[in-house]
Amino acid sequence: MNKRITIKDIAKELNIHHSTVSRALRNDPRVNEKTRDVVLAYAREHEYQTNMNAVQLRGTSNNAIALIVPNINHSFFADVISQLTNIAFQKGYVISVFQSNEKYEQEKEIINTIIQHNFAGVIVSIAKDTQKSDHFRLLKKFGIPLVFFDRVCEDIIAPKVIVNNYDITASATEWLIKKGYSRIAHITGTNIINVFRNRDQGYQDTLNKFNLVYKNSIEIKKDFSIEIGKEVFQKLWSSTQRPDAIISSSVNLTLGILVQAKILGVKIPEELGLITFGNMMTSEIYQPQITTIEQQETEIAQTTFELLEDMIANNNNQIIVKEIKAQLILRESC
Amino acid sequence: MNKRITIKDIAKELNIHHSTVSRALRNDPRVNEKTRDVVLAYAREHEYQTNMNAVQLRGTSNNAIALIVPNINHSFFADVISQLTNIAFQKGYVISVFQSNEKYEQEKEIINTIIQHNFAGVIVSIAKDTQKSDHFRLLKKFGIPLVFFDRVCEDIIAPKVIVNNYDITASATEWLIKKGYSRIAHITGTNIINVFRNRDQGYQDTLNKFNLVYKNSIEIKKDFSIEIGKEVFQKLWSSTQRPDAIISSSVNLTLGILVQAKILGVKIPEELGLITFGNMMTSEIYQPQITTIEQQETEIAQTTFELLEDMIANNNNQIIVKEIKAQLILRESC
DNA sequence: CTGTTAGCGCGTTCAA
DNA sequence: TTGAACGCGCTAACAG
Repeated sequence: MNKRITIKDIAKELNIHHSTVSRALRNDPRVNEKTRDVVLAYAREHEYQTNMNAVQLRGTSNNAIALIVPNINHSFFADVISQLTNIAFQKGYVISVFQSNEKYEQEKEIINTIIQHNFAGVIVSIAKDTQKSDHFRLLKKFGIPLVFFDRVCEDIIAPKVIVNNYDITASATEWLIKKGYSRIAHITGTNIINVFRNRDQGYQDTLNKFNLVYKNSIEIKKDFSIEIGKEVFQKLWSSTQRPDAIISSSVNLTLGILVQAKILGVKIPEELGLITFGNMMTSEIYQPQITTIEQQETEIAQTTFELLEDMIANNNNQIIVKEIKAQLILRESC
Repeated sequence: MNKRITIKDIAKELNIHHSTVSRALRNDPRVNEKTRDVVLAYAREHEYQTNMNAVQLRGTSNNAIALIVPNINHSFFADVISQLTNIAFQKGYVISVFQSNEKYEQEKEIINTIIQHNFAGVIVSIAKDTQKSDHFRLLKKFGIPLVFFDRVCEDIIAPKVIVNNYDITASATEWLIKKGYSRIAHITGTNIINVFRNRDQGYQDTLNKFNLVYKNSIEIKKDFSIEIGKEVFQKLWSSTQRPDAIISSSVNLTLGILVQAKILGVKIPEELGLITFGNMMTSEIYQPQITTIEQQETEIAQTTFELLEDMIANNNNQIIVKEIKAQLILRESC
């Protein structure tokens, strides 16, 4: 392991001043072509690499963006992360991914780290747990641009990219009603999060609009899992509140429902209509094929990044809220 | 947006020297208790945050670790990333995730970024495309600890965490043979990568051991996808080389196989035995339930992190290769 | 076109 | 127990 080579090392070796080296490396026009070539050749030869800590310390620039999500290994977030990472890379940015594990405390610590490392900007989808917003406010205080996507923080003024959860859930509910289902249950996440609250509102308003009396919003506070899906459906089916259709907020819950429905011999779509959020790419394998509400991960990533980039580049601080439309993909399950 | 507060600001305000502030903030014992309390109170009050760029510039320390994977939105990697992020966070490290998109060029650029930002260590699972190792060598030259997991670089001396791909594929093959299958095909990835090469070797050696003549290794060079799985199975089933069993290297391929098999009316396990790598958590829903080879993501993450941590902390440079045992989970598909 | 100087924020001497 | 001075690697302002 050799010691890291610096501009001063190069300067000393070439008998020029290190500021000249600095200029040459950054293609500053005010430097002799020959000198520049010599410097660049030497740098390449000795594998010189800029020390970004020094550059950033001077406050000149920073191309690192932080991304905070509740869970990395959740298909929706994994897709968005993947897309964002590519877009960012292509534009010369680097993305660091952080995982809050749905915990406010972790989110807070992550924010501190981000401030300490002077990231150029932050993209966040908040934890279930997060009800305070002081940590996001801190970010703003330090002048670090902030953009939310999907799960947003309501009481912070910042650009947000959201999904039309209210409308799409209303559409899904309406579709079920028109198909003749009348006892529709909604299995979803905590009402604290905008995403789930809006979905539920869309569901409830539509029931009211069509004067349906059966109303059953089941709020899952734990992590969405196949197990939970099974349990919930078991309870639901054996209760007096048995539904004839379900809208599920997560693929995992849906898989649990499917497993348990199979065990109980429940026929879909005859006895139970089913619509789920999420891409069931494998839907062809299930019988019946499941009707899904699909979110546009690529578009979400693209829009989110553009908003942040705009803030970083132009110091723009408009309070834009962009809505990305999810799509109801009709299949056999209802 | 207020300007960032520094130790000098605190010093000026409190009429003491900034070096005293620095000591107080780090709980250096050689500072008056009262002075320290005043400093800490002021710092908290004004939300002082260390500038890590300055700290790192001095070469003192760095708690940021870089992680490079081919794809973030691939369940195996997503799981490992998630685990690693948690372990790291818990131990006071921060993980930045980078995605090579299976491209050598991107991997190389990422490595440069990592060097420039002076990360404390790097964890890598290499791209399919990567056949050179100069960029990893560069990392070593800069004294940045490096650990590989799963997909490793063969001609670099570094700690590696691998899966027993040879043995487990041999076991799977043997199992199929003992179940009476004799025309076993192997659908897997490019032979360039250790993972797929070893699997194929285990497959081939076992066929030889049992003197089976049918041998059919199908090397998928594109991304594993459901579509590709469908295509491959369609070709395979309609060819003269029709197998009576398949070992698949990826869940996506397997899903494609299942879809196409259903379309063609192929009966599993009667007409076709099937074993796949990957966790099919939803296996209960498929009929029949699929026999899987499951990798221990948690153990892989844990071991990988420990190796890296050891290198960072103790400047340890032993060339350890740890093998994590995958498990064959027998179900109905063979 | 090139060199000099200063300073980003911090921690670590060495001196008092 | 505290202060003064220095330097990490780099860029920018100024001077030549």
